[in-house]
Amino acid sequence: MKDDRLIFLIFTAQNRLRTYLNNALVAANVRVTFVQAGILFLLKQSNGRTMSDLSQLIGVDNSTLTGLVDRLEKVGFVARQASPTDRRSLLIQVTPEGIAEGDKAKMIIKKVNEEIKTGFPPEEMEIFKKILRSFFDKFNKNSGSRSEDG
Amino acid sequence: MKDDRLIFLIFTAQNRLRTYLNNALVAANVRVTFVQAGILFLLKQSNGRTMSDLSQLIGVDNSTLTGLVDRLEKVGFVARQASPTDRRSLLIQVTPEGIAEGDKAKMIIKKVNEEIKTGFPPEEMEIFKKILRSFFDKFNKNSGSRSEDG
DNA sequence: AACTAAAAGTTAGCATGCCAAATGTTTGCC
DNA sequence: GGCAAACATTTGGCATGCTAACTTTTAGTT
Repeated sequence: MKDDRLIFLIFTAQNRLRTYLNNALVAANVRVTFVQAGILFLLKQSNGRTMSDLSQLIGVDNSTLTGLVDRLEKVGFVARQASPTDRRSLLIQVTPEGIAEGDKAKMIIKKVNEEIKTGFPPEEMEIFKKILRSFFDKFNKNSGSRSEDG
Repeated sequence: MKDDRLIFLIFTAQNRLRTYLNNALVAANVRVTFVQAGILFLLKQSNGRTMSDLSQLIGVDNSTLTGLVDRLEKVGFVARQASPTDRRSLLIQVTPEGIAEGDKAKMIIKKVNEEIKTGFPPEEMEIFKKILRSFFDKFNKNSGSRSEDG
């Protein structure tokens, strides 16, 4: 009994977390979402990454990244630049405004990260993370029983 | 270091799980998604629930449920029925086809649930669930720093 | 009874996400 | 050099999810 609840638990917990986090960002007058902030962090770390690099690093489909970068570009936080070495690729450049906004977001995100941990000893958080990490092996794109019956 | 990764981990793990699960459902010719299946389960358990009841039970906003029920209704798995006692309310009725599809979905979902647990002792899974459950207190709609600076 | 507040649903607008298909470019092979 | 395969990105279609605004109905107050 109640075994079906595991997936439900994960879904619902993530929903709560996402809503809470994005509301906290809005309340702090941060103009990017959590996912957008992740892109800004990566670009601050190393500017001029390609779309493909970014989508792999944040773990979303290429097509999802297109929309994310569209929105960041529209508000002037990043810019697409043609790659000089590969005409298929675009190099995404973060702007100073983008970096500043990312820094603002980071403060909120750090705080929420701490909130998640409060009340649990480090060993338990390690177990929590370990189980989450196992999802990457168990549920990677090529495992599942995808279209094996035509 | 690496502290920002907790939220990222949760987001990405949930993305993997969701994609894997919905692909598995498609591969098994199940015509509902995981979330839709949740509605069918609840209605099988107790038919004729209201929209508000359902949205609270699956933990989504009322407006999200509207779309979910729209899609289930379009394929004939549920039907909206006027409430005899409250003209604001709708009673959602699951059809025999809806129940059958929910049962098909349940098999797949159960399997994926088991996959999540494989490799971890029950004590660790309990910790995992405990931490996820803490999100409901920590990140409930009315906590957060939502619009406190208007 | 009249007014107000609260509740049930829906709609519109936005942001993720995925997949499949399309376009353009590069690479590998002969 | 030419052709097929692979790669990078975008587009379109669909499904969640939320907030805010709106309609209708009910409940609570005076």
